[in-house]
Amino acid sequence: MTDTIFDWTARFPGLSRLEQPIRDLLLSRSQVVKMPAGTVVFGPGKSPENMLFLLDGSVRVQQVSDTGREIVLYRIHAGESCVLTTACLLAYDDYSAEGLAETQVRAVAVPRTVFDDLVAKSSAFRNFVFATFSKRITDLFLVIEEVAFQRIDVRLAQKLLELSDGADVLSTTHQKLAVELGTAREVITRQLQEFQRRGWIAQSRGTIDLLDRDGLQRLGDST
Amino acid sequence: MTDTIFDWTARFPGLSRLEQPIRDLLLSRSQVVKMPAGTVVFGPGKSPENMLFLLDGSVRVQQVSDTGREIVLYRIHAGESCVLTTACLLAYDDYSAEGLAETQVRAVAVPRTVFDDLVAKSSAFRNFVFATFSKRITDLFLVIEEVAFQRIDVRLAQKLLELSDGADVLSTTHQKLAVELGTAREVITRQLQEFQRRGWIAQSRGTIDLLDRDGLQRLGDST
DNA sequence: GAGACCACGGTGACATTGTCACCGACCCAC
DNA sequence: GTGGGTCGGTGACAATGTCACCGTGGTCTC
Repeated sequence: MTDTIFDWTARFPGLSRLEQPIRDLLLSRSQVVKMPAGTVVFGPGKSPENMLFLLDGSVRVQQVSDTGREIVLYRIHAGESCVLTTACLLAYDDYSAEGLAETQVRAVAVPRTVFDDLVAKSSAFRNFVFATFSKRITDLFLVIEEVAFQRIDVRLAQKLLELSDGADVLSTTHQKLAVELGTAREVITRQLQEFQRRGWIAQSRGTIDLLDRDGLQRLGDST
Repeated sequence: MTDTIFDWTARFPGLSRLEQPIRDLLLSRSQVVKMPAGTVVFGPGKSPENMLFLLDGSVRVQQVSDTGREIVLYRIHAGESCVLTTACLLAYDDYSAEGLAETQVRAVAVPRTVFDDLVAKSSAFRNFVFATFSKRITDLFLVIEEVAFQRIDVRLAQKLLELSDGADVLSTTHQKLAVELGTAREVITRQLQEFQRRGWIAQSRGTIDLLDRDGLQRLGDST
């Protein structure tokens, strides 16, 4: 009697249509890995050997400029995969972005040879891969549009709501918010003061209380 | 006796390693198309039916924001392919970017079904596709870094040199340069005046003469 | 506990960039 | 010519980024 392997593919909507033999191949040739928070998943000089499918936790991908400034490009959450970034690194390695585990991360690691094999054999897997790429690219287009054209107060309001994920308290620092938006800490400090003056938030060292989500939402919605 | 089909794959470095049967498939199932300058190759509501490999000319891909502002994301030149953008559109279509033929364009059109077939059958073709994706992504990362962190005068100097492509005269308008950098025309006007004051360029309606490429280069190189 | 850090946030002065309103010069079609 | 559009120039102002500096609160070591 064979062991029953945990079928994690159910957690990835795009993989639900995988043909059974392909699914078996993917399950048998991959393994679950765990990483503590803060792990550098990939970065300059650290090519990933595997493609990751996140089961729990999140990975933050950020760009670090040579002047030391940083900006968050996107995040990979549970149920999503690192296909894009990993594939990039496979093909092209003078890369200035890095991926950081924000929390403890549990993920399925698929070796690149298996990945290549799956792409060759399964039309469903190809669709998944291209859809994933596509999503990331359009996200990057949005980031560019925001950085280039959107006011900083609007972006900050959106980011506070996004990072809070429904909670009323947000544990973060002005500096971290600055990196999220690719701006300077002083700018965040000033904007948060304005939000506080309007009664939308309250601040204390390292935490922000969201008192009026609607107020933030209205600002964030303004084009 | 069969017709000899023009083997355009020689013009694409990444395709040189294609297996012969794959190459034949690609050649026989694709066709050369021509488009006049100004053609909208793809854009909101206009999904491309085919993947393009550019033989001559160039395609400019730009983002148009809902406020009417624009920024050039990247260009596809002769010898490169639209793989990324096209694949994106296949999978995901609420897309705000558009592709514009900047010159007359001659290209090879590969239907998506053929594309999928090639990806399945050829490891060399897969490498080509992922390398192309990879290049675009890292280019986009660079664009984000520049927009977020680089001074406008430095970016403009770089862009002038890039667009001139070695020539000493550049035919463009302040408005077009503004779109290249995602900024406002007035900003370009002021910066060009400063360049002129320094003796680096001379201006007349619709053209810029590059008098001192070294001066521009030095500014463009400053981090 | 005292002292030495160091992360965090606050602040004012200033530089850079973006926005707005308006203007004249040039170009082209009629 | 003349009207309308594109192109570039300009001043005033708003928004954002940069720099220098400061105080507070926490943590670590001794």
